[in-house]
Amino acid sequence: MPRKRKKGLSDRQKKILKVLDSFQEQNGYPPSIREICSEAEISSTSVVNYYLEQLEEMGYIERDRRISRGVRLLKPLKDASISVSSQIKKTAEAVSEMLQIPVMGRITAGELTPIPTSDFSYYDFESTIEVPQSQLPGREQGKDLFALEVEGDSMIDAMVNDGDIVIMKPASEARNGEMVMIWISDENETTLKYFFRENGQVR
Amino acid sequence: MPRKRKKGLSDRQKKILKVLDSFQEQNGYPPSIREICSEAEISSTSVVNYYLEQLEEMGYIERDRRISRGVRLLKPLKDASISVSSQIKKTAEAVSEMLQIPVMGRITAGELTPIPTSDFSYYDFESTIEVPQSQLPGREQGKDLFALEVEGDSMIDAMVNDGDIVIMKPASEARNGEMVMIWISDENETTLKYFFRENGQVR
DNA sequence: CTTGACACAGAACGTATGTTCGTGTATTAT
DNA sequence: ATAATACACGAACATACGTTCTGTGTCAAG
Repeated sequence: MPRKRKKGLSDRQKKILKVLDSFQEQNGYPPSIREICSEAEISSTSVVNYYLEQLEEMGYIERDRRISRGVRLLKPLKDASISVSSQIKKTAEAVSEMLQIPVMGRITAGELTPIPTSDFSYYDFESTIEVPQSQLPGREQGKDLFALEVEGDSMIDAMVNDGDIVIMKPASEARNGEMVMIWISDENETTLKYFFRENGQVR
Repeated sequence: MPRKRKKGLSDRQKKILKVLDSFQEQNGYPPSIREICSEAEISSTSVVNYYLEQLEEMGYIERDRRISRGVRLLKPLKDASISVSSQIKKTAEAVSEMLQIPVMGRITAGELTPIPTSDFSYYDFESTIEVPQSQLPGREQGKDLFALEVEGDSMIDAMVNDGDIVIMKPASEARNGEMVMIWISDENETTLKYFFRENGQVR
């Protein structure tokens, strides 16, 4: 018989925590008590509930009673490094392929660019364009990126032409400019540079 | 061929996606259909189900039927991007501080750029310049990077001026160009773009 | 005007799920 | 031994939840 431990968690407590973590990771939503039963090889729901109360008491989890699957992990597990690295790996894989960027609208040469407001919806776009992650600068993971289609030529020093897609990232710092990536439609090449907006003028 | 477009989403579709996203972010588990109802200001569960089926059809979400809260976003938008980028950013900060880059020489406006040979020595430089890793594109870990000081103005579309430091990375792939990073000396800002060398000409 | 597709609402129904209670079995302290 | 305690099981129960069916109003095509 396994001896009692004064410190640390019992085997079943650890197992339940592990199940909570992996289940959430795999399915995107927390497990039900009965699913914890089968995953943790416990035959009774009351036992799981019994341990969930303990874990909640200890501050490992948080529960929304009476709500289906209302369990969430508060502290990272012992093998947190594993789950974290898997997450990074997972997202790295996802990002390294094609990146979908919403096309927010169009800009015409000389016209001032319609900058999306801070509360703009991530779903409020007309269409999307897919760009391989390898063509974007490493830091841009797709967050806040949006695209605009250019109408009319000779916009900025003749680098951008009609029909080109401009992928931009709104500047969040004091930096008075937006980093933009220009997708030259007919040559399938990209250019990256900063824009500076000054009184509607583009520099 | 990174060009593929989709149709836009209706207001309620967008709203439901937003609700799914924010609810998961806030509570740690997906919302029930009835919770989506109140969050999205829809009065009937069947309507929510109606749209969930559409969103599933379009590939925005994935559902585990007959399972409570069995909904998950497939294309992580706001959340995933932010958390991931913050994590990557965090680790990037931890790993890298200032990066020392050798200044190999000077280039004058209009002159053809002295490209270092493949066997050039890493110690054959005049001085070094320190650049925070955070300003470099993520992939460039400093390996093979070198810098050149610009003499004379109006080199490339007036983006590079006298005294600027150009940090470059020799291209290793079939890509006929070098990715360069321009360090604007007086404004302490950086620009990133591709150069294309054709018969000694810079484009 | 009809027809039908579409967006929407509300209620009914069956299942999934959390909770609770009664019971049983070790281990430990009294 | 007896009580106390921690752990474990399963059934019963109330409800949270997804599904489905009926009905309503709109709008454009026939």
